[in-house]
Amino acid sequence: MKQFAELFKALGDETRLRIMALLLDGNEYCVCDLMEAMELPQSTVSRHLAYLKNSGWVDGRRQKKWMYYRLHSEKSILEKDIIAALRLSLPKVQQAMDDRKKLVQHLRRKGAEACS
Amino acid sequence: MKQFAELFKALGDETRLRIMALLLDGNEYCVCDLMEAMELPQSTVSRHLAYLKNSGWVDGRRQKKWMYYRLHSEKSILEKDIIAALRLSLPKVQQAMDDRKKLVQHLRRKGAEACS
DNA sequence: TGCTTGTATCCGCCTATGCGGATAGGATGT
DNA sequence: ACATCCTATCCGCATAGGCGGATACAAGCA
Repeated sequence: MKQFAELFKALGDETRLRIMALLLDGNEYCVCDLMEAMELPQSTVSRHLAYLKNSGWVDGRRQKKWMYYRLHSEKSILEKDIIAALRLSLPKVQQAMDDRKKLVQHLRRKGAEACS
Repeated sequence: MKQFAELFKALGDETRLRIMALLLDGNEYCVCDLMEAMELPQSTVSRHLAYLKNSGWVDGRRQKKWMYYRLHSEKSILEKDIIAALRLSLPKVQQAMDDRKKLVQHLRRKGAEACS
């Protein structure tokens, strides 16, 4: 029961919900991508990612200089159900749509720079 | 988005999850029933019920001396999905089963007294 | 009007947690 | 080794929120 409460507590913060909304597409993103999209300081994003990781929602993988985060794949039934629920509701939220748009724009810029 | 976070925050506490687990059967219970089942002081149960009510999970109705609480019926899609998820997972938790058992025993005692 | 019962709120105390700048750590390339 | 980039953690500060005994409020009954 305590563990279930921890799961919900992790989602009980606006910043973390915004991160989850971005990761719901199944892709992995590094801290710098997310901080650009959300327009938040690096320490804030990193701290919330650590919280999400500790509570089991998110998984991190290091590649070169970057830490890539994505949804944790081995989930309990409750976690799967909640993820499914979030997928249905979060993307409709204005804030989530704004973040998504800024994320895409940032990735585009990044891609263009790599080609120059 | 902030509102969604509030929903999850309300579930991010063990005591409130235990209350939700008891209310998931669709019945309504008064504070004294719940405090007997959960073996917690009255102020604690009442405070958490107020929290759940403010966040929209629960509804209260006064009848005579008692305040009866039950799941709030007019729910958003996200809320309905989460309730459905809780119904699938919470009843399997040991703590929830213990609380349920004590609740039933308490109600039985209460009923017996009324007949004497 | 008291008395009892059920509930809500107040109180002081303590822990958890949010913030964001500053700093430390780790990886990479020269 | 040094500089650079990305990330994690530390720091002080502020607020939220948990606890449970004590108290106030509300309803019903004698």
